[in-house]
Parts: sequence; structure tokens; C-alpha cells
Amino acid sequence: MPIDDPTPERLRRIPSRQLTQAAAHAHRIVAHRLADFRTHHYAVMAALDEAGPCSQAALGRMCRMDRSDIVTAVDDLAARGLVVRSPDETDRRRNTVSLTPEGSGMLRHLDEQVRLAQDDLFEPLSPEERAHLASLLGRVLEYHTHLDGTH
Amino acid sequence: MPIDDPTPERLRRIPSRQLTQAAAHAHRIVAHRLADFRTHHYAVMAALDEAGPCSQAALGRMCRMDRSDIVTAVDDLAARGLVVRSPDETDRRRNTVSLTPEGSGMLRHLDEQVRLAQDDLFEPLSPEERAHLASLLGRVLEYHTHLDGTH
DNA sequence: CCTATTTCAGGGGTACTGACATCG
DNA sequence: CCGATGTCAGTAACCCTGAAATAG
Repeated sequence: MPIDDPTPERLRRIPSRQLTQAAAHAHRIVAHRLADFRTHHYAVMAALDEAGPCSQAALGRMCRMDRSDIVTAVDDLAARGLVVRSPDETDRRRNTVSLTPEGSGMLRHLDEQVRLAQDDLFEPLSPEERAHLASLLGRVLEYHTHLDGTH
Repeated sequence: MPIDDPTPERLRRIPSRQLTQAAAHAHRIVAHRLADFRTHHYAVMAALDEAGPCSQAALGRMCRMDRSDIVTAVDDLAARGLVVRSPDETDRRRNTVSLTPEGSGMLRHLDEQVRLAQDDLFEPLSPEERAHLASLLGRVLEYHTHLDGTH
């Protein structure tokens, strides 16, 4: 308990507030590492790398992003030559989004930056503690994403 | 591990992303409980209740909010009669912000809403697990807020 | 008909930046 | 002169809504 932290105990103890504060630190640290990329850009590229070329709607479901935000992210990435949009032959509503070789290389770089950001963020925790935190957060997420998913 | 969650493992395992996702759920749940109040409003009122009347700059340090956001929050609360701004006699740059009796009553209501939101958010965790999660997050926050504080 | 996909326009809450005048 | 305070204007990233056009 730092003696020079003026935050009232009442606020500091609220778990949802701890989450929000920690997420703010996480965002600041990750954004610094990603430089001129946004977390949306990284998420879309990582999903494409793992799932292969797919539609924008599928990307939105995988990244848990709104469809309209996918449009913007794919626009940005396509303008930088990191992904390509091509029409889907079997379903003409869809675009198929694919990672380019340049995108693949950039993703490897961003993967490393994200990994470094985790170390910055969780520096005070041991590997066991980090795993435990991840496990607890995973349980919370699984519970709520399952609730949302069944609407 | 839900079989119908399309999120790639690579993304789901990133701890900073878990934090961001959990914070998003937290915000949604808390905002629903707070109804027509924002988290900023609650934080300012709770800080005033715990620290007593104080300047806006002090409120910003306690709530870890920017001074400009304090202005807006105090504007809103004053317009609803929940706080009052009065000039500081000893330092004419400052306003002294105080919680009114109406603000005190509303705060008690909001405290209960926030408490209910914690149960919604952390439903899948046992009391011991919630305490452990709070402890781990507290360590991370202490580390980073201490870093920021020493600038 | 009804649903799904892409796209656009826009809003809302949070975090932050720069500037300014005032005052200690 | 320097720094702190309150205020205002504005930005940025993220999350979300509604609506349109197109297509299964």
C-alpha cells in the first residue's frame, strides 16, 4: 500500500475499477509498442494468420469487433499493402480478406512487440502469478462471452 | 475452453487483451447499474465523501482523472445539486468542491449499484478467487501508478 | 420474407493534449 | 520566473447503433 497514493481506499478496492485502471495501463503500454498500428490492426492480422483468408464478418466474430470497425481496420491495412480484399466467388456479398507476404512479415514484428508489452505490463508478477491472473480473467471472459453469444 | 468461441487462441491468450476485454464487460455492466451517471461522477463523489471538501486538482489526483475531465464531472454534479463549488478563501485559484446532503444520499445508492455490478461481473469466481484477482491486479496497479507518480 | 454481409454516418464514454488566464 | 489551478477547445481510440444496398 503506497503511502503517497492519494486514491481513496473505497475507490481502489473496487474490482471493476482495478480492471479499468489496469486496462488503461495495458492500452498505453501496448499502443507505445505498436507505434503506428492500433490494437484493431494487430487483432485482424493475427486472426487472418491463424484462420487463413476469410470474410470480414468472420473476422469480426473472431476479434470480437464490430463490423463497422472491421471495415476501417481492413481499409487501413489494405492501404498499406498488408492485406488484400478480393470478391468471394461463391457468395457475392462477401469480401475475402487475405494476409499478404508483407502483412505476414509485419505481423511477426508486431507479435514480438506485443510480447514485449506483456513483460512491461506484468513485470511485478512472477510467471506463476501471471498464469494465475490469466486463468482467472479467462474464466470471467468465458462466462460473459458465453452469455453474450447466446442471444 | 468453449468450442463455439471463434476467437483464435493466439489472441485469446494475450494477457493485455484479456484485461481489455474484461474491462469492456466491466464497463458495460457498471454503466448499466449506474444508469444516468458515469463512472467519473461516481469516482468524484466517492472521493469527496472519503476525503471531504477539496479542490478540483486534488480530486483529479485522487481519482486519477485529468483536470479537464474533473471540470466536466463537477459541472454535471453541480447542475444536479449533488456537489457545490465554492471559492477557496486562502488560495483564490482554487474552488472547494463539497458533497451536498443530496449528493451523499445519491452516493449511498450508487455504492450499492456498484456493489451489485461486482457480483454480476465476477459471478463465476469464488470469494477467494475474487480476492486473489484483486490482489494480483492491485500489485500491477501499484507498480505502474508508482512509476507514473514519480515523474 | 427473412437473414447475412458490407458499408457509411454518427454518437457516447474514456483518456489525453494544448492553450490560456489567474494566482501563489 | 516558475509552477499550480481552473477552464476551454479539441483529438484519439474504442465500442456501439441505425440504416442502407446487396445478395443468399
